[in-house]
Amino acid sequence: MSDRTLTILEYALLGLLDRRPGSGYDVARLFASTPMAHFSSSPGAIYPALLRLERAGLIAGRLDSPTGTRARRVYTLTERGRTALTTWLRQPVTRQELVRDGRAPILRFSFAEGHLSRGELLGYLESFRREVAAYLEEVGRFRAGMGNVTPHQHLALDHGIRAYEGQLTWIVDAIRTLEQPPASSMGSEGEGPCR
Amino acid sequence: MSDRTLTILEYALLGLLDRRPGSGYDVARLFASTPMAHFSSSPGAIYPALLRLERAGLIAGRLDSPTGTRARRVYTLTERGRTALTTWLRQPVTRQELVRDGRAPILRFSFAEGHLSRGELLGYLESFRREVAAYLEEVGRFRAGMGNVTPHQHLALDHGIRAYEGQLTWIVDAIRTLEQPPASSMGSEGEGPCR
DNA sequence: TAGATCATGTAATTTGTTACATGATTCG
DNA sequence: CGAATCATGTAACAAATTACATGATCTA
Repeated sequence: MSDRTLTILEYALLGLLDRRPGSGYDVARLFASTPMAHFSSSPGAIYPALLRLERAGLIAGRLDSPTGTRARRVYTLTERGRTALTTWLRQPVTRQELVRDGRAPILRFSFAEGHLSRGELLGYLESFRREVAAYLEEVGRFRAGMGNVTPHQHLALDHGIRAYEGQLTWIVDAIRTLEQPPASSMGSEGEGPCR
Repeated sequence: MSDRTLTILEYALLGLLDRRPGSGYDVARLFASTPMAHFSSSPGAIYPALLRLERAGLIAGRLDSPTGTRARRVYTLTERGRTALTTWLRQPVTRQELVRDGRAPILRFSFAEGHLSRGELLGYLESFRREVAAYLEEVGRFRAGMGNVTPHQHLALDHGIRAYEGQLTWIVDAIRTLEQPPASSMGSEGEGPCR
């Protein structure tokens, strides 16, 4: 029950545990040692979030004690958890999530493999591209309409513009990469002009 | 008293009110209508933060009621507030703030005008450049050391790399812009090869 | 005068942070 | 044996979100 929307951390946990079941400690190590470092690896954030997801019926923990080592609580997605994840993955990028804590769009992309078809993924990237382009246009208008403003302030604003332009070129590249036929699978993967 | 470090929102308020005194409503409008939109414009965030700053003695509110219009509480920085702001502005960029909520470095830059000398500002940008470059190198090593990983996962990682590369080119540009002598002020400003 | 906008706040709830606590197991 | 690492948690606190409440002033 209870269809409250999950936090970005909870979605991150869902996506990670979907790819590979693991313990809170596993996740903490991942957050501490990979480019997912913008998530806190502190136990005070992770364990309560795992408990919330378990109480919500989205993940299930089972005690795993390979003789000798200390017991770990390993979490796996439930059917409802997988549903919640794919439902989230299908949401197009919105202005709101682009501007307020822009991590969600790329987090969704990175978990999409295996859940979205190539068509869906391209549609998703298109929604991403559209939102970034629209926002850039708006900021461009803002910049043009700024009254008497110092070069310093222009420079500061340019930082944001550059950041979004960078996103845009990545998106366009990603679309191009995904649009080429996937070098027709089976057997010798890793070949082909895949970027 | 109480030297707890301020939140990023509180620093944003400090920087904004330093540039131009104003009310909570003014700030809310600014957050809602400019590229500072990653800050929440909700009254439940802004008014409590202003109260905290006032209780900490960093800003002072006075009732401003220009006959006719409704009274507004206009805040100005106190001496201690200015000190707190400039102290913060002088902090070099750290890995921690770059990775966890990367807004602080550029926020500091955008408030630095009038508080830091050109030399200090260049030093600050240099610390920014150094941190971004170091982090990029680390992510690059991570990317190179990833085992069997799908093209999709490479693509996702590239998003972050692009974002930091974008920051880096902005920083280098900004340094170059600031390094040229400031077209020697007085009188006809707005001229000169300033970018 | 009715509705929009100006303007300030509060209350309930949720979330995250920091710091602490605890105990098992491995390694030097 | 002692230190480091594995592993899971809790408690106190601070902060943000959403939603609500309130009233003044302006405009159609």
